[in-house]
Formats: sequence, C-alpha cells, structure tokens
Amino acid sequence: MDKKFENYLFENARVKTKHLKELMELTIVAEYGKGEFLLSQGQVCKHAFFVEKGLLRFYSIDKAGKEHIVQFAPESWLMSDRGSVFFNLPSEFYIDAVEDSVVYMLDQNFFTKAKNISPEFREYNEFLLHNHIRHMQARINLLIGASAESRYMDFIKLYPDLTLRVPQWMIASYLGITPESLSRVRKDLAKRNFRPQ
Amino acid sequence: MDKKFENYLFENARVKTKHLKELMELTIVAEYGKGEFLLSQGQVCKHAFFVEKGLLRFYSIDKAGKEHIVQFAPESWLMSDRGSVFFNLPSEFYIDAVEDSVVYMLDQNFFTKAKNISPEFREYNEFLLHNHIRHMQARINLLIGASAESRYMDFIKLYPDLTLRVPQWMIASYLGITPESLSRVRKDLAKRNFRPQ
DNA sequence: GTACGATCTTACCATACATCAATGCCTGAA
DNA sequence: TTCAGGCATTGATGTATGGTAAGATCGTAC
Repeated sequence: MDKKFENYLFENARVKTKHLKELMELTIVAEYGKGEFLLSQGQVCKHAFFVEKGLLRFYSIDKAGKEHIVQFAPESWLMSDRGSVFFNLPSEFYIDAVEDSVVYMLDQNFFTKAKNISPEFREYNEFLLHNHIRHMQARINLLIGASAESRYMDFIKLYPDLTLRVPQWMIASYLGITPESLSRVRKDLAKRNFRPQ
Repeated sequence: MDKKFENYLFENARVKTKHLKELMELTIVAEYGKGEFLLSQGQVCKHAFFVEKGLLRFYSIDKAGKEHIVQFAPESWLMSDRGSVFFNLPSEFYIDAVEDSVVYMLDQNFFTKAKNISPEFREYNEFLLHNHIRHMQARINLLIGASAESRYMDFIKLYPDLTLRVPQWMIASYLGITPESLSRVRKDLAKRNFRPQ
C-alpha cells in the first residue's frame, strides 16, 4: 500500500534506485475525501498530483454554472494544471476528488531536483508532455468532427475502467453533452445490440 | 529577408550568438506553394516547421471526406505533429500551405543538438510544450462548453490577423461548424452591431 | 471583356442535441 | 424499515446547427 508512486518512478520514469529515496523525501502525501478540492479557479496551481488511490477530475464551471470536465485521473496518473504551474498564472479550472483519494503532491522543487539528478526523469517528463499533447490533439479532433455517439464510443474504448467508475453525468460532461443526451445515445446503442465491455 | 528564424532563436529562445551559426547549419529551408503538403496522414512526421513566411494549417480528414482544422501557424510559429515525431508513429493529420510559404525544417538531430549545446533552448522548448498544452486545454474547454458564436468571438480575439488572412470556410472548420453556420453567426453578430476589428 | 471557379450568403427544411418536467430506482442515513 | 437525495430514464418540446440548393460576388485566366 502507498507504493504505487515509488514503483512508478522506478518502472516508468526509470529513476535509479539510489535516487529514489531522495526524491520520495521531497513529496507530501495527502488525502482528499470525495468532493474535496485540490485546486480552485483563480488559484495558481503549485503542484502536480500523482494519484496513489482514488480518482480526480479536472474541470471548469461556465457563466451559467455548468461544469465541463476536461480530464479524469485514476490511479497512477499525474494530474496538474501544467499551464498554471509553469507560467505562474491563476488557473481557470478546478480539480476535485471524484472518490476518496490519496495523492502525492509534487511541487516545482521536486521536478527541478528530479530533472537534475535523473536524466531518466527528465526524459520521462518530456514523454508525459508529448503524450498529453497527443491525447489533447485527438480529443480536439473528435470534438470538432465527431458526433456525440462516436465520441462516447471513443471514450469507452479509451477508458473502459472509467466507464464503470464514473457516474454517467460526468461522462456526459466530459463528452460535452447533457446527461439526458448520453442516456439516449446509450439507449440507441443498446437497441442496435451494442454491448459496452 | 529569411532572418526571422535566426532572430527567433536569439530573441525568444535566447540561444547565445556563438551557437547560432552551428544550429542554423542544421536547418533546411524549403518553399511550399499554396496547397502543397508538408505532411500527410499515415506518414511519420520527421520535422518541426518554423514558418518564415506564409501560413500553414494542421488538419484531419474524416471518413465522410470532411476536413477539420486543428491549428494554424502563421509567421514565426512552429508547427509539427509532436506526437508523431516523438513516438515515431504515423500521423493522423495533414499539414499543408494555406499561402505560399517558406519554412525552416527542423529534425530530431536539430533538437537534440540544440538542447545539448544550449540550456536556454532546452528551456524554451519546454516553454513551447507548456504553452501548447495551455492553448489546447482552453480550446477543449470552449469546444465542450461554448456556443459556436462565442467560439468565433474567442477566435477573432485570439487571432485577429488570421481572421483576415484565412478564408471563412477554414475558420468554420477550425470552430467545428459548417461555413453556412459561420455565415449565419456573423450575420447575427452584425445585426446586433458587433464590429469585428 | 467574358467565362469560370471559388467563396460567401440566404432560404428552406432536417436533424442532433438541449431543456424541462415527471417518474422510478438506488443507496445510505436515520 | 423508512425516507431523502442523487442519479438515470423517458417524453414532449425548443433551439442550434447541419444539409441542400440557389443566387450573389469576386478574382483571375483566357
């Protein structure tokens, strides 16, 4: 328990064993109950959050008070408002816990140190940035070109685990449609014998 | 003439004068006529393109044969399918010249060298990645939450120069609507005495 | 100058998705 | 066990945007 992050640094980021302890000492573990905020609009985001356990979401609230979910982060994902951290700008977004969660909080100091002592970490961080860009590109492409139904199908293909864990109204919000519309999309798919999973 | 890129490396990326020549020797200048392709779907993208003169667009074509524009790049912008380059994967996208263009082609070798000899360039490259992420985040947020009209208003605020240079049907494609719809949006705005520019 | 192609506009109708409201179903707290 | 609140579904209807087709405009090649 509470070992995912160290493993992640070792397995994914390929940080050498000798550096692991030093880096782990720079992290803070925090717990957030369902619904608690890790970031609010207007705040400058100071951390990246590694999800040890639980599920986070990253979203905005528009003038009409409606939420729009930009991303989810389940276990072993890193979530942050990279733009806000990097440019030291107030965030436009909220991050809160969809489920009771345990996260490692990583500040700039952590990243600076990690990139300095471990070229492997530096490389992995670049990997993360490029991967993030690639996913957002694909998402934008779907949003400007595809129907609600095909966006939903893409979602369940890409995040089968989330499809089960996340309430439908949040998936709808991620897809940019209303919960009612998603319900009807699902009904249509069912009628045409489509079986999710 | 043909000096923007060197200036860009010096002014924006803050590359030291002594390194400029070495880096410039690693670049290739290329010209593309209006409509010519710099990247086609299915190819692995091998370059980033710095626009010395002209205008590029980055887009996909869906199964119905419709184009969906993900980004534009006017003078002094860098355009690339970063995901395809970094992961060595076939691109899902096309890049072509909206106007006759002159570009500097930068390959992986250029980036590797530049990051090695110039920490300033390395830093600037990270700046570019974060900036890209920030813009895409904002774009996704608009696409899932805002009407065609407010997306259009956002576009002309963000890219006033492009609004004049790019045909309307391309702007429509960028916004994820049809040219006809954009025409109607503009008519509505005009009726309510909104003056672009 | 004429002809052509590309773009933009407009009108009419179609469709996808939103909105509103009612209902039923869970689940967790009392 | 009962009840309340959150969630999903459904139906009726509204609205934004799409599709089609016709005309207007403009630049450019001939």
